[in-house]
Amino acid sequence: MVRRSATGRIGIADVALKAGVSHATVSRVMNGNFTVDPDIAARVRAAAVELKYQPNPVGRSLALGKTDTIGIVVPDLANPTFQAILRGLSRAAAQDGYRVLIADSFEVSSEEAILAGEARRRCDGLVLCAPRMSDAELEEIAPSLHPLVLINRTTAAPEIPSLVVDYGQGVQALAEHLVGLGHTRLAFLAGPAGSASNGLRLEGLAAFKASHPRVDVTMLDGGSDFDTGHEAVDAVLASGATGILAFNDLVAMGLMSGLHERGVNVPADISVTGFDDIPFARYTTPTLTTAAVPIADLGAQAWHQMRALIRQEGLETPGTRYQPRLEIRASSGPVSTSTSPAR
Amino acid sequence: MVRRSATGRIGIADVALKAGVSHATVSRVMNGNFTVDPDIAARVRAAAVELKYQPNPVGRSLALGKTDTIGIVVPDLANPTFQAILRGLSRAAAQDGYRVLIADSFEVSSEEAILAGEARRRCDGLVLCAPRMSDAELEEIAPSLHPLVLINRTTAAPEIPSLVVDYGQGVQALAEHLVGLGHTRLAFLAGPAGSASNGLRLEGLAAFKASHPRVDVTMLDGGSDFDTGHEAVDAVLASGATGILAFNDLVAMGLMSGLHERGVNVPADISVTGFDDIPFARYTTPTLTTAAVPIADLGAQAWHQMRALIRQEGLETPGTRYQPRLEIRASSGPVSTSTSPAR
DNA sequence: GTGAAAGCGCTAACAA
DNA sequence: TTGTTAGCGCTTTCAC
Repeated sequence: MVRRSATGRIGIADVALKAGVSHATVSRVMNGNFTVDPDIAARVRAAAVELKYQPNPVGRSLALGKTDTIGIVVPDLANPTFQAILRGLSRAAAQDGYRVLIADSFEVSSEEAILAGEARRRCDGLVLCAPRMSDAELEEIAPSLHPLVLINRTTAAPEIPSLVVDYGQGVQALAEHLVGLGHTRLAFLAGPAGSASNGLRLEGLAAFKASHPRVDVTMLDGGSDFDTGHEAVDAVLASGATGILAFNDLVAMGLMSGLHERGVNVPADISVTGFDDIPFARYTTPTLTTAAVPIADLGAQAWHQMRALIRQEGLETPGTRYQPRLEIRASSGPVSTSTSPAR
Repeated sequence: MVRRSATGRIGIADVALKAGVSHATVSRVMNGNFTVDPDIAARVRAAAVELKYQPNPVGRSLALGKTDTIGIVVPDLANPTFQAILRGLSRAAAQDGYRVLIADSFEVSSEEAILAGEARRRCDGLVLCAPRMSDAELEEIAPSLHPLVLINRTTAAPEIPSLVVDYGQGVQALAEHLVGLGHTRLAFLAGPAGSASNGLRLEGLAAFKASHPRVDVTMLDGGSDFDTGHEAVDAVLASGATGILAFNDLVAMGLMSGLHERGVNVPADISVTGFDDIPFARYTTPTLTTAAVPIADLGAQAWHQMRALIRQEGLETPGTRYQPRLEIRASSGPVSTSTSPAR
């Protein structure tokens, strides 16, 4: 029988025994240390293959002080935005031999800090998407989370890389687009209260209002998913707005679906815009006008920043601001001159 | 200065020193061992809090032989199906204090086995979604992956739980539905060649054909994403079929989008069905008729099976077969009697 | 009830 | 070039 170690799995000791060398030599061979005699190295390798030996990563991690794993905290794995970030991160990290541990906070903001700490301890670094966490709390836990990369958040600490999408600029561009089509009554279907990215959108909208005093912008409560949009139909119609800026593509899709059920034509009666440009946005009917965020890049960038931190290189650039690109499709059109849906 | 350990982080030794006790006692307190004198326990806890001590999970893992982490291998994190499984798994596992490590094989089937082994070694168990891996290879590596839960695959080994969706039954139900609407010329827009779930669909289709000799079923090559569907428009039109069974919802959406561009009306001219019932399926225009797979349940079930394996309980049930439920929406309708799109 | 010591599987400094 | 030894941070016997 070959199984020797307590765990029942093949360990370095088994290989050492079989090859007639010490653990240390096996370790050297497994790590490509060339100071080992070629013959012995070959013998060790043969033994390893025969026993199907694979080094235990936990033992390695303890000895090396690194896990080759990074963590990511997301508020909602059902959201295509975070799925895309996760995917981009995972792909880029995998290229450098790192794996990704996920922690879904399920939109429970009170859990985010604990979850982040937990995940961080098991990993070499953490990518944090915590839109609801208060600035104070973020500021407090950030140092203990280093290496840390922030998504859509910033802190006072300049050494923490932070990738933020310029939602304010994006929403302004969308509003300008609608105004260019003749709309003078807009409505913003807001995201979750307290969400950082919603805050950025509000700032953008404030700037927009300041420069367009004659345009009416109604604020409507909302959320971040399909249902939010679907349930907002009444409020949207009651607002009398002809151009609706939805918090994101999901909300826009829910809204369009609800409007369709009411017989309201998009964009003939009401124009709708989304945000993010999720893959589905180009397949809705009508196709969705939105602000495109290069979201897979964002995940990859998060890894590159993280890698720089882990390797203790100088930061490539401490903060990156992504400018959304206006993606004009079929859900927005000229304001209707004939039938106004509500007035 | 409190930092003592080599890694620079607060370790159990720091707390022991501060509380004036041994490492062992600190460990006992941290693990809720009640054989510790209450006064000493309190002193230890105070020291831990003051030093913000958090046990190092890697050290724990090595000592305990478990990581409280499970791995999941998915072929494509961009696919909503796997996203949903991941989410269900993550949520259920989190409830029991387990985390999830992801390994995306990016549809490179040759990587799946290595990736699976890698992931398994870092975790206490593995959930494997490897639709392309050959049966032989799966059979070969399965034992070394235990505890292992298979998704949409089975092995000869009865002790390996396997959650499989009955795609065959689902596709038959969809075909029956179309026939019930008067369609006699169907086409199946297949999934990736060699995909296990595609094989199940083909089996179902074969059974369907056997019982409906008068119905014509054209087989078309395909894939699993939007673009596949979009690019299949020509082939679909050329087939002369009036009822199209798309491999999944994504393909169906791509196809509907392509048909729309060609001025082909769904379902007036051609009926289209998908598979999976991803969240977006009810928001397409027209809404998509599909076979609903309780996919979040699948993730949760995968965890429950895994937990039973890890705890060495008897299996709840070694294999679970999910029966898709026909979800009739607006993309399928009576066969058109007037204008046939191609003939 | 508590501490000393061994051990989880590995790497690396140090000796030989 | 190789083996011995000492950790990495923790849990857990085993004495006291």
